[in-house]
Amino acid sequence: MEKAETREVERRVERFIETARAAGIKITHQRLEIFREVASSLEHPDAETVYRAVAIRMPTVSLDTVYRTLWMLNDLGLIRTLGPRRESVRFDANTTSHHHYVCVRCGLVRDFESDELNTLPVPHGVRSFGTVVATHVEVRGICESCALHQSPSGQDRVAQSTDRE
Amino acid sequence: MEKAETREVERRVERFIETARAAGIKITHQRLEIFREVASSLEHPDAETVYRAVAIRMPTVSLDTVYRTLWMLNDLGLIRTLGPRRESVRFDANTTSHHHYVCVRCGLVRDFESDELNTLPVPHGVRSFGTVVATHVEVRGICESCALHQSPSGQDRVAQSTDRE
DNA sequence: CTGACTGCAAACCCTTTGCAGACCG
DNA sequence: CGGTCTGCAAAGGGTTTGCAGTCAG
Repeated sequence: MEKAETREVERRVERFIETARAAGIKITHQRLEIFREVASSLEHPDAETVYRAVAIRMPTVSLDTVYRTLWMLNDLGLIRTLGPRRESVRFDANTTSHHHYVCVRCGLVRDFESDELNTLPVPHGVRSFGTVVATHVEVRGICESCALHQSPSGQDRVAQSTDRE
Repeated sequence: MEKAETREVERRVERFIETARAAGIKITHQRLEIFREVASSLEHPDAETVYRAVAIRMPTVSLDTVYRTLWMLNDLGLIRTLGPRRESVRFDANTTSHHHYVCVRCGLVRDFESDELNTLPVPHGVRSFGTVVATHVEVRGICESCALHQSPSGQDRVAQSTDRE
């Protein structure tokens, strides 16, 4: 379980406190611990993982508080999600190598091909993580349909998604 | 609801029949309809969507058959999943623009930065989908840890993931 | 003090599974 | 015909929500 730099973590906690205060949100013991946990992890943990870690120092926290806090932090823009918020598994009959255009508003996904993007120059540092088998590009934007029905700029909790192949 | 070219759909159905036959899997009415539905959609539908579409022509299919069939098709390599197989939502305190290295074996995700990758040349055709706000690269491979514990090459249903930001 | 927050438990949604009858080959 | 496959219904895992007591400010 590797950790982010202490200095960076402190910077983030500071930012959390300011942001929460500005938004009129109470800085509770639980929220502080939960945020610190996510902020100091490199693992992109899920709620359960955060819960287990926080529960060591705070045996009374509940999993649902962790969920509520994480989504609150997300809404404040202090953390992000990896993978679409709540979505079912989607299937694709195109089994050739391709990339995706994703609408961040409605979640529409369209395929496109690009030999250029199939062979991207991967930064040196990445090699330290492991072998490189393939690269996949996700282009994000607002699709035509959404641009027309110009949504009243609701915050898109839709946020982001992880997309192997 | 746009559709894939008829010719391409037929080609895929043909391939399904051959592959299934070769694998000793029965070609039932349900399976044919379910595969045809996924093969002719550009929407990357989820199980529920496939189910609703198929149910029109085949009112007795059940949702669980759709699930079973979709995973079977996935195991045969005839379709793929978009997004990690079944995973909980994961959170990330790094809110700056960055990319991901993903281990296709264990699901480990690591961040990395690259100005180069932040501004990729997006193919012309993509513009027809909508505006382009950002590009995100996901590099896939086998992480060091997995390479050591060299898994007995179990088929990774883990397959793929969609990875916004 | 007082409204925002928390813990609990029950509800929800998507997905999977056990079982007995139905059907492909 | 026999083993596979299907439909049903119920279970499962992750996540959310209603409620009453608790705590930050």
